[in-house]
Amino acid sequence: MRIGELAARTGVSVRSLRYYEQQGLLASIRTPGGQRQYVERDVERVHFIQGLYAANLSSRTIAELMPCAESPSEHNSDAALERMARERERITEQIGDLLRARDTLDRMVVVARAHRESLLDAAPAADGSAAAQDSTPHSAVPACV
Amino acid sequence: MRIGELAARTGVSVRSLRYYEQQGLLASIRTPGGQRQYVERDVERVHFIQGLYAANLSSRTIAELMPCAESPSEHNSDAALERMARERERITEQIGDLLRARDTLDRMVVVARAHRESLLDAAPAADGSAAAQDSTPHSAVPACV
DNA sequence: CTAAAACCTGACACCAATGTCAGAGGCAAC
DNA sequence: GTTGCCTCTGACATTGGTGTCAGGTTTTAG
Repeated sequence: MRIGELAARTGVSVRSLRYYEQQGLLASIRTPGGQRQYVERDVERVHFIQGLYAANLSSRTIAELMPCAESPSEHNSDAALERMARERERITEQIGDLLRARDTLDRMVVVARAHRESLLDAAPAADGSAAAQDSTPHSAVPACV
Repeated sequence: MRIGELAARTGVSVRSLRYYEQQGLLASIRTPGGQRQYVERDVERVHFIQGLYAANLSSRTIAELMPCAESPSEHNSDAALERMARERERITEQIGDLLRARDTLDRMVVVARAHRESLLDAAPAADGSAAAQDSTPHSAVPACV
């Protein structure tokens, strides 16, 4: 298939596909006229690349891992194993960062809502929601920073 | 405290602190001579900013959230609440991406190790590790892509 | 008072992935 | 063969946070 179709089927821009090739992530054979020709398998390959990009692996790193993913051999697996371990650690760390940030956001939401409640408290609530037993102390909203 | 000390205490470069100010994330008062002056609380504030940066929130977004985190008011909390929800969703999605990528890496590691074992199998293992009962079929190592 | 260290502004560089444009050529349908 | 769509290369732009340098000012230590 030609590059346009691969782009359409993977949701990746034509520009990016050419870039992947330039970075050694994706190979293609050329027609006599010079146009790139892809095979079915390349669809998965692009998805694979995208999955790694989604975890902020650089194209450089992905390129280093690709040969190992494709056809493992003693030649590549050795260096690649160490890199995988390093990336795995980085990913785990980043998951921690994200969880912490999400918690922070959640705390901020609570504070903002509490503040809104304390405003609404001036006028009695009109709906039947569980506004009773609201233990939030008025004007003692904790800061998030 | 001056900017250098704040930088030292937060692990953030002086350059970045100035950038934060430019983006409206961090305020300072100036000495008559024009040098930035910070207070104790700014240390936490910088850490707060860093925590959000770690989750890939843009300075633009953080700036939008800061007033809400600092001194919640009906004026800001309304728009901010929606943005927080959006960012939270994005973060959750990215955690998913990272988990998937980590699984992919783990699978690759398994494959690479299996391959290595299949090589070592040619010569009998010299150590007493649990090399026995290795059910990995030789030369049938699955590809990761 | 003087020298060193810290700070100021402004500017330019960088990285990495992607967008975009221009000019040229390939490919398929009619 | 012609027309229209797709593709080619190469180049330049963008984004955002940060590094770095230059030339000048402030602060502090001796």
